[in-house]
Amino acid sequence: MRPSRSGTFAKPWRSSTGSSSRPSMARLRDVADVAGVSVTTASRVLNGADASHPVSPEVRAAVTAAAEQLGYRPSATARALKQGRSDLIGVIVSDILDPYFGELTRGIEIASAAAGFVTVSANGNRDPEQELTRFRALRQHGAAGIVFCGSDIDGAPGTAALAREVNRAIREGTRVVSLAPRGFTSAQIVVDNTATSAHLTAHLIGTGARDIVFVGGIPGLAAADERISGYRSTMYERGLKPHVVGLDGMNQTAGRDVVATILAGATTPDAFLCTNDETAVGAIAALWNAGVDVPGDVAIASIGGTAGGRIFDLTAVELPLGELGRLAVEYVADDTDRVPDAPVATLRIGRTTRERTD
Amino acid sequence: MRPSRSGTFAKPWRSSTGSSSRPSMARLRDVADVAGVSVTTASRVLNGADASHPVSPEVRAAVTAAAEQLGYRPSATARALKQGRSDLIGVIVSDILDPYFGELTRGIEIASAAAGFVTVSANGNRDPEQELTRFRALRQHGAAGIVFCGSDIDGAPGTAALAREVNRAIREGTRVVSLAPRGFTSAQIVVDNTATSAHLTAHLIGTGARDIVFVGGIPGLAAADERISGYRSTMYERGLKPHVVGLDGMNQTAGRDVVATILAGATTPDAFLCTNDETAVGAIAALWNAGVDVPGDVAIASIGGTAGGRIFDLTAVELPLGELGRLAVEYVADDTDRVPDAPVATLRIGRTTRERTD
DNA sequence: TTGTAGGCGTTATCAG
DNA sequence: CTGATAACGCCTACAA
Repeated sequence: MRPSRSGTFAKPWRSSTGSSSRPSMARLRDVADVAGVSVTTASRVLNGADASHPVSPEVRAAVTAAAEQLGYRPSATARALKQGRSDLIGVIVSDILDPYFGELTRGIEIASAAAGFVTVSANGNRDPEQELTRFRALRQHGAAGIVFCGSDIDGAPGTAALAREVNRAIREGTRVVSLAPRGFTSAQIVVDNTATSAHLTAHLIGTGARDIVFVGGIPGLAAADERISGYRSTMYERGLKPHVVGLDGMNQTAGRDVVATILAGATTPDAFLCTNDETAVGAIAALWNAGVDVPGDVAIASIGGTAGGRIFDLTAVELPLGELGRLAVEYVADDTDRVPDAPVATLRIGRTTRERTD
Repeated sequence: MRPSRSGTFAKPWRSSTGSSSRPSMARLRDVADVAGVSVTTASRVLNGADASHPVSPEVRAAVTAAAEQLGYRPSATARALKQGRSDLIGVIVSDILDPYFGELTRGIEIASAAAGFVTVSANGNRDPEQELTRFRALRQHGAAGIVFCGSDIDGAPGTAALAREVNRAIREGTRVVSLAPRGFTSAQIVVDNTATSAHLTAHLIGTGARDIVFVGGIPGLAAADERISGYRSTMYERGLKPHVVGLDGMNQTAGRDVVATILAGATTPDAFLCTNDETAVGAIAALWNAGVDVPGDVAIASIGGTAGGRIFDLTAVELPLGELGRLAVEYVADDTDRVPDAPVATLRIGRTTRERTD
């Protein structure tokens, strides 16, 4: 430990003389000066282990004390610039109001924290142009990985441009993974929506339902289209006529409005099969407002797995959301290109459907 | 425009020879080289207007073309390091599953985008230590501003440490604002929870309710405590006995569980006054599951303003969430220390309460 | 109208 | 065991 430099020379260009100026963030250099060591040494102490460059206990203590005293926080910006990537994992969600994405994000967060990353999420708002803006920002900030949580809308203005940008980013080394079907070349960890939906449709038929209406979706949204497809083919297989309604959204409002409209009509179906928990809750709201008995008059089921569905004791195929998030981080953190297999969904029987009668 | 440098010298230290190496992100220097100009000129063109340093149309076109061709994306990291702050506005939410925070975040996002910022949110999970981690990360990444969306829990382990860190950050120049009561020295833009709750309580009494149960909260959570306080004092003023239950959460599960317990008891109250929309939806789920008529048997109201409440046509004090978010950005973007006034809440009468009988 | 050079805070490479 | 020094990619006085 060499003798401390004089205070005057410690921060030559910082106005330590200007009495009323507010203190700015302490830099590594400030810590080094206070501790009376070089920035190199300070860096080594504060970075933790560096086997090839041991530091004496006294110096270590001095640096630690100085850092503590100054409230030193390393600049993630400088570190990211130097190392070519930051400690951020970015999540692009399709709808910040839908807890489905919240559950995925929580899974990502937990795994991220364990791996030393910080998760930040940005709202794509189901708009390719906003997704592109957010994706760019995350990438430009050197995110170690970027996770897309929902699918894209085929043919929507901006979808192609987003795909080009993402593909380019991937070529240039950014780790990108999607937890829903997407039209770009990223890794994808996706539960089989078609099979899942077919399974749930079969279950409803098994409970005696025949007139099953599929609720919700957005034309071109891959995940939604796949669910409709699974429903349709199962209905046809059983000789039943599929009926899809409410293709104007994946949220509670979409579900409520279309179910309310149907309830105002002449006949009520046996069951509503909702594309996700949000539309299902919307459907429940419509039924509740109309005083319709569930599952006496009509059954409801959905494809989801959020807490909101369980609150209403909804019969639902529950997707393993937390696990999907964990796998996304596993892919990002792993430097190989092995893509983890998607976990499987499970059927949870609630009180919104009848017992099986067979 | 000077003659192009030879390709060999353009990227001396980059292995343009290694045929199989993947292309990395283009830098400003690469653009300049391709366009045959200096980085300064390239910077000027790509940064947009700089009146004192005009650029000739040909050079401008060459640079633009080069940037386009290379897919150039400026490094936000380098820019942030140079300029001392980034274009990020960080939002710390208390519960990523609660759309209340989603609505606030959307307000922030919209205003941010208009002001040229990018909004990223991080989940504090109602845990001061996680909030601290997220806050530090955002700050270290040079966030232009950090917005807290929910209150802190007085006395919880970590709350004091968070406050110290936030206060220090503020002293050191970080713009911090809270949209809920907090125990640190940041700007706060907060709707009057006490008055709001008192107003709603009075409304319920006006509809004829006498046995009004307040549902939900977390002891020490300022916003929740204030709502309880407004309820309590109004009840006392009218000679009624307050009854607060479910102080173990602000989410749907908390609301559902406590209401289910009450419904299992001997008597049913006249009304449930829920601390937020989430507990109200939980209460509705419990009532729905139990087949209780609303508002025939019991009324429900809440303090919120999310879409979820409107779906169920809930009587609620609606907080101006989007507007609060907008004001937060206004504060962050403004370099003065003027704190915008909080907007007022409005009462929305839905079908979950009876008509006024007076 | 365009270019040169220095530095933002950190880490890595090389000397001592 | 410890230090000086050179980048990382960008912006911006200051030249020319």
